[in-house]
Amino acid sequence: MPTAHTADPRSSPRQRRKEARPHELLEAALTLFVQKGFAATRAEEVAQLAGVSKGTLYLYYPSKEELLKAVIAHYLSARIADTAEEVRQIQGPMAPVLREMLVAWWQQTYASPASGTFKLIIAEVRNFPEIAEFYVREVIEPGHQLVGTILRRGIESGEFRAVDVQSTVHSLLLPMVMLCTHKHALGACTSHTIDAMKFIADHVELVLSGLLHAPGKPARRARPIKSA
Amino acid sequence: MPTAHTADPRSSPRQRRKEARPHELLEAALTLFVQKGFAATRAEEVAQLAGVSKGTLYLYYPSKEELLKAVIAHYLSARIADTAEEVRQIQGPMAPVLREMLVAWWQQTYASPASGTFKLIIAEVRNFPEIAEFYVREVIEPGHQLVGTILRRGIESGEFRAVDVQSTVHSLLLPMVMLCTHKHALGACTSHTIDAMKFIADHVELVLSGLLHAPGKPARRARPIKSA
DNA sequence: TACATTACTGACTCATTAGTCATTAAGTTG
DNA sequence: CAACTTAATGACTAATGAGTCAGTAATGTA
Repeated sequence: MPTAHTADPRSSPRQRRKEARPHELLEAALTLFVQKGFAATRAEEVAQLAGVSKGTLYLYYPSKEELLKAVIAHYLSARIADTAEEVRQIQGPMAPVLREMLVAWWQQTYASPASGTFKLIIAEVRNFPEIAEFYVREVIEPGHQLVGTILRRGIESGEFRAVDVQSTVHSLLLPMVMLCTHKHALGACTSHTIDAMKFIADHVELVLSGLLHAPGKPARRARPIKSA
Repeated sequence: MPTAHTADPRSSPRQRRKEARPHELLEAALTLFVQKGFAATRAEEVAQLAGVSKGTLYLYYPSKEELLKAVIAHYLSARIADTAEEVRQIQGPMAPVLREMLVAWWQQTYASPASGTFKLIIAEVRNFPEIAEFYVREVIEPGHQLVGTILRRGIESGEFRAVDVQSTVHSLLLPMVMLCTHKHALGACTSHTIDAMKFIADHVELVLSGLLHAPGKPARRARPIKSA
């Protein structure tokens, strides 16, 4: 949680920190937009949480709506594209790729403030259609492409059964997105908690059990590399 | 979609319809709250969509917040409890129960306006904590209980592998909830569509593949009833 | 038709909040 | 230590929207 100007060089009032302001404002805005929703968050609250006055906010962002767009753009710029290249390099079975890379990606996302963007987008896309385009282009399509490629390679090599790729991508990713959303919705205000790490591990294992050929009938094999 | 007072006996203005108003207002409120969010929806819009004036809205609901609570309570009152009893009656393997009853429940929910309540709750719980309690007690707990029981019976009879019940319940339900949410978020404003029916069928089948014992090693069998 | 009841209306009030801008002071330069 | 530049401020304006209530008309009754 951003505790505003408690420690560090933000202690005395009326400091001039042109470089740091934009990011601090984005962080505060993300926190509040995710928590209360865009319409219910007052511009002054955002400024206050960032440790500046309302006037300063409008010095850096021309309107509340532009601030929202900047928040989304900033927290989604963490790119998926590089991971795609990484995956292309990998030899051998795809099961460990799902177990390790996909789960690692999710853990990182879940732990970071960026996990809130899912709830934010769900709540606000219908009011700001530009966000929809951006999100589909920058997140959904690359993400599906990436996981889809992993699955297709596994199917081609005979490691996985010939399931529907599109559906299976959803089976893998939707629970991950849902957990990020839950963290900032019910999870943030009830004792009804989910052990997220355990669930995702179990979930990926369950999907893999459905994906891998039954032990008795190995079909045609992938390259003979030791599997975990 | 509630097209307000186009057809039916709502055509002429200033009709006195004490009985019908509350439900029409709830329907309009659900539509708009789900679409735009609670804070961004004006009370007068709700009234207009329901074909009445703002004053009439306040005649039936004392405040916008009470209207929200009434919407949630109304659209969640469709009970899960009866289904639980139904399931208890059933003999034989549990796989068809998941394939048929669970999928049927979801299809019904997804098609109905009640599908919007998930998005609404996600967006608003943190602002209205009472909603959280209500939702956990009325929906989450009974729902998990129900699906958990099905899984436990399957595991006990040897039909399913001894997976973690809690995690598996989530693996089954979270994608369903996510699709309902998607329908009212990105799904409502992009060409990026998901074939929901096909996905859910595929998903349940995939989870079942991971859940059932591999064909080669049947472990101990359930009652010998034909399986689909 | 006259009268009574009450569902319904919409102009009003008042609190709230997005966005502005004249003023203030932090930092910088010679 | 002036003199200057500009980051930061907060009181202000203008607009919006929740909630009210005095009045209107639909319906029922004699």
